[in-house]
Amino acid sequence: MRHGEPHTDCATCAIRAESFCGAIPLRGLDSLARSRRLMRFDRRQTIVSEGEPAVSFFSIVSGVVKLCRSLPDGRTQIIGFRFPGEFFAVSDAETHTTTVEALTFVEACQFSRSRLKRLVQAFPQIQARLLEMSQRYLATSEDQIFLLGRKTAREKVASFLLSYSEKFAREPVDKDHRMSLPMTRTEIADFLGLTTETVSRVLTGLVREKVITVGLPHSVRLLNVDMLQGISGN
Amino acid sequence: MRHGEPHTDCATCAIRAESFCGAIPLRGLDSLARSRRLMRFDRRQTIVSEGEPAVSFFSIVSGVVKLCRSLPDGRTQIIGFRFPGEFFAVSDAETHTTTVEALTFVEACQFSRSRLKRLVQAFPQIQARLLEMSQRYLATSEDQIFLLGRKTAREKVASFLLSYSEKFAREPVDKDHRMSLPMTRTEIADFLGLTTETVSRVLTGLVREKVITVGLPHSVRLLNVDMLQGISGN
DNA sequence: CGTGGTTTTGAGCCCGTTCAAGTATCGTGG
DNA sequence: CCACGATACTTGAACGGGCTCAAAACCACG
Repeated sequence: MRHGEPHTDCATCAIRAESFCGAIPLRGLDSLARSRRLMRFDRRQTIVSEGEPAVSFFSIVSGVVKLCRSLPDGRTQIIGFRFPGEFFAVSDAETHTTTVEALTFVEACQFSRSRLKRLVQAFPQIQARLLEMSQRYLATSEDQIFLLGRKTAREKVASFLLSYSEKFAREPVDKDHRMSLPMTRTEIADFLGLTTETVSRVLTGLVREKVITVGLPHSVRLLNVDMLQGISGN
Repeated sequence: MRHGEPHTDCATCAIRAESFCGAIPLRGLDSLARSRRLMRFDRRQTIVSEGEPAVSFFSIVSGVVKLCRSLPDGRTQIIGFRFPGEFFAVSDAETHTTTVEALTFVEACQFSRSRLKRLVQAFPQIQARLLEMSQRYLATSEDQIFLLGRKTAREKVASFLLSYSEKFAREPVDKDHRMSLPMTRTEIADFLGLTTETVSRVLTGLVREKVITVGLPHSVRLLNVDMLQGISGN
């Protein structure tokens, strides 16, 4: 999952265009590079914890993270995932409202609140970009709310596979809809409001119906996207 | 539900402070007033429809609206509510992703995309405010995702009553936690991912346990907030 | 005082959960 | 490279929370 060598230079950063910092003009790249701190996290590592004082903002360079919330009794819900170019922990609330954990090896640029604020003052175009990206996250959350409130287990799993494959449609060798999911069955379940067992049963059902195939660790291939679309209920 | 006479003047607008336009300095109020169009909607009236071209942005002056999404087979999910001072339909997507309907008589300022854009250019502070409000909506959506994915019917209803009562804690005569819900049982169900019958059963259960009382049309009084908090699972 | 919509209540069912056991996979150290 | 233990995944059987379907009660409005 490592995307080449770590980027130490904003000017050559592969995902700058998609990321919030793409709004910064070339002359600002030095200032950007000095504001950020490139952090690395291993799979499973917690990046921020729900309830702890919120002092930083993160923008993902490579890898995938999950945002989640849980109750003392152990019930956990994954609120969403964030992919390269996306950010998390913006809210200017006192404390973080979600726990963020790395699903893969993750490189992320960390900005302290104050440095981010200064950066925004220097390059106000950033704000429009942050707003636009927030709106996109909001739209994604709305989809998820519909899915959680009104879809069946089958529809949930189908929707999940489709939306995940769209995320990776631009990846090199994935035109045959082969993809490797960075999340476990439990994580898929916690994202879809189901149990591991149900996710597993639905997946084997889809395999039996020849809609997908499931390979070794977490590799899934969509054999019949149209059918999956039908099942997903969209 | 009408909050006095309709506001024709931004300078005396009661909710300007909370709303996005509170970020505009006094000298900009004329410009603001000229950009907006004050619209009125009756209960049940559709303000924007999912799928139709998105050309406007709305900021609520008085009343409550629901944002919802539905499937051709009739399944409906209410994504959220918007209250006075809040906005909806910002996303710069081509088409609206949700249908917005008035739950009460609603007064809202309508801005065309282009006029809003010009306003933002003239008063860039607006953007910070829009971003901050979007973050708040995002946090609310996250709560809702947790609720839909992991809470029981009882917990959902209790959470709903509590969060609604907080929205109205500042209202004049509501220190005894009496409130009148502007939504029907069906709307509560569509918000919580339940059926009307289940909502009704849970409510009568809570009445039996003397946690709440339910009055005539949609008036509810919270008798034991602590107990409700316990039931809500937070 | 009827008519239509909303809310409540009841009875039975089903989807997804729970609990339990079995199998595959992975990381680790010998 | 293999043996081992831990973790992840699958499969089965039984349960139950919330749904469906149906009917009654309540209310608002003419």
